[in-house]
Amino acid sequence: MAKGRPRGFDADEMLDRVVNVFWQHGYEGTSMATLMAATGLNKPSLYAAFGSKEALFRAAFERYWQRQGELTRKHLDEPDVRTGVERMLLALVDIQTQPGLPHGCLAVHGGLVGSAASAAIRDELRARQAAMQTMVQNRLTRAQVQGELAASVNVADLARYLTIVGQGAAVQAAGGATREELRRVVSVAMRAWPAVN
Amino acid sequence: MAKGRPRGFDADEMLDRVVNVFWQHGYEGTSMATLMAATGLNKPSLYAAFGSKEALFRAAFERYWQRQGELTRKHLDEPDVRTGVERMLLALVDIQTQPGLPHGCLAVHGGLVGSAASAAIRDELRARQAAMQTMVQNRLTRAQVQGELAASVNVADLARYLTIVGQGAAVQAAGGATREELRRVVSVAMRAWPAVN
DNA sequence: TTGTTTATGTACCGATTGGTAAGTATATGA
DNA sequence: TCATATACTTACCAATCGGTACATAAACAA
Repeated sequence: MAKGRPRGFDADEMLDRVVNVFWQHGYEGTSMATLMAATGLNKPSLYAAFGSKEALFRAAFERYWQRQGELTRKHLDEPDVRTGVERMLLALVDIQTQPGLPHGCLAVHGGLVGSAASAAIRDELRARQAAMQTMVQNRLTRAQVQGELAASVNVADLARYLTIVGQGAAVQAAGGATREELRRVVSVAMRAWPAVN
Repeated sequence: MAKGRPRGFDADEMLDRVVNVFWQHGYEGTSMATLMAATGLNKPSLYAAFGSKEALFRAAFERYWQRQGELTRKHLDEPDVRTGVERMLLALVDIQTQPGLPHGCLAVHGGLVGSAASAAIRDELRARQAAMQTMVQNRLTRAQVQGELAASVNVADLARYLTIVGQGAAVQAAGGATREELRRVVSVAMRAWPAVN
């Protein structure tokens, strides 16, 4: 057993609450006071458990990103590329419009602007989004090699387009668009899928 | 002539610099100290000329939004709807990737997240984006009445889709995507345009 | 020149920011 | 029981936040 007084809270459970606060207000829009209120913990407890506000954000984002990844990346394994991509976009929309949770995407929210002090956070979030886009592009390349996509298709452009649809949907979700509205938009967006031949 | 000591700066010129700072860092990511550095003015001068940080942002955004509107809205008057919409998206991409200016869209940057104190600003920015989307939708409806769009087309969905492409492009531009990359994405996105019949 | 009016520069305000020192409480191991 | 190690509570830190009081500078009208 561990020596010393045991902590009176579950770190992962608190991290979940922290995720939601950062998700809703962004990194710089969230103060330690807000995090204290959301977790019910005192500042020294948060610092002892996570290190700093930035480390706390990174831990929370890691948790968020892995969970979101589980719900989206799996669709890229779908045998039919087009079906897989469409399902991935629909899963993304569902994540961005979950009832009882903040709407939009934590990575998009935090990756756009902020003071110079938080530039490292923004770089990290942008890099994660870029990695996701690369994963999509790799899937498209594989499909092209296997003849499911015409050789004339620019997979980089198509991957960027699909990413843009997901990111734009996050903006709309944060602005109040509903799950149904965004799901219909996904079906509109899929009309841009290149012809088979 | 006006009584009293004349001010030693041009308010509109300073507002242009202020626009760029808010554009790059967002509303809450910008401090009065940053604005002082960017304008070369002291705090009392800024407050005397514009009232408050929030009023200064609103004045700057108004200037930004009108300028952007002039470059985009005109394309909706194009006789051919599809051509007009595509040109509008291309103009949007150009604005979001101007050399020497911040990349992305000020309205998108500020409309996503922030502390509770700046909720009014976010509501305003979201309302402006929604108004833009409504303008597009109205143009589509007009085209549908005139037979340029099939009656089966859901103009609300199509307008939301086009808005999402523009907003997603803003996210990508802020993340470092180039003008050429985004212009190619626009041409991909336009493939989702509904068939004529 | 002398008021009057407006702008500027300095120096400050209370509130909030992220972060911590120090004392106390609660567990284990001897 | 007692020492040790960890967690929690309170109170505080310097720095920065948006905003302003006050004195001085520079223009006009008289």
